[in-house]
Amino acid sequence: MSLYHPAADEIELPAVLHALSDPQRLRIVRKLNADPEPRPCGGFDVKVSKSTCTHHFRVLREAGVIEQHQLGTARLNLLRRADLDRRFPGLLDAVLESAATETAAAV
Amino acid sequence: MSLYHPAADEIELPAVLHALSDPQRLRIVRKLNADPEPRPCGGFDVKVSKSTCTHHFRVLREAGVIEQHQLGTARLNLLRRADLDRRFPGLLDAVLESAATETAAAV
DNA sequence: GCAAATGTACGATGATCGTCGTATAATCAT
DNA sequence: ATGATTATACGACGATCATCGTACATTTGC
Repeated sequence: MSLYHPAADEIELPAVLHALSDPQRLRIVRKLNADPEPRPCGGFDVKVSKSTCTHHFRVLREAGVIEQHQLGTARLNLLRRADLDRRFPGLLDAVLESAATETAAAV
Repeated sequence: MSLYHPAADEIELPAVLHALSDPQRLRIVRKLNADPEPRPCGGFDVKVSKSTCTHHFRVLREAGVIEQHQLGTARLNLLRRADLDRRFPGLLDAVLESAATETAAAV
C-alpha cells in the first residue's frame, strides 16, 4: 500500500484551504510546524477517535499539506513546508500566524 | 430583513478558510479585490445559477469575508479588507496571491 | 399601473464531510 | 509464540454542502 501524495505542482489551493479549514486538522498542522520532527499519528493531542484521526491525516496528505512515511507500524508525518512555500508563497505562514493570534485572542 | 455580519473580533479562521476554499467564492473574492468598488451580485462572472450565487454570497458574508448592503433591489458587495487584515494579518493577501499564481500556472 | 430587473426564499437532490465503532493488519518487545 | 502497540479498513450515521428550479418580493422605469 503506497500512500498517494500529490506532486508539488499538483497541489491545489482550494484543497489546501479546505484541509486547513477544520479545527482538528489545523491543530495537527500547527503542532507539526511548532515541532518539525517527523511525528507519528499518535503524537498529537487531538480529541477525536483513532478512525477520525486517520481520516484527517489522509485529507491533509491528499491535499499536499503533509507527507506520510511508513516506519514499522507507525506512520511518520511531516509538513511539506518547502513544497507549499514554493507553490503558494506566504500562505502557510499566514494561516499559522492567524491561527496563533486567534488562539491568543480566545485565551 | 437585516443582514447578519459578524463583528470584526468574531471572525473565525476556520470559517474564513472554508469560505475561501470554494472555487466560485474564491473567484468572487478575487474580483472584489481587483476592483474594490461596491458591486452588485450580478456583476460577477460566476457560472452558477442565481440561487447558488445567493448562497455563496451568504457564506462569504457570514464568514466575515464580505459586507453586503442593500441598495434598492440590488445588494452591494464589498470586501472586508480592513477587518480581515486586522484580525488575520497577511492572510487575505497570501490567499489572493496564491490564487493568482495558481491561475497563472494553470494557463 | 405595468413590466423589467435584481435578488431572496423555499424546498429538493445528490455529494461530501466529520464522526464513530468494530474488525483487521503489521510490527515490536518479551 | 504471545501480547501490546500503531494505525487502517470498512461500514454506518447525521450533518452540511453545492447546486438547481420555481415562486415570490421589492424597486426602477416607462
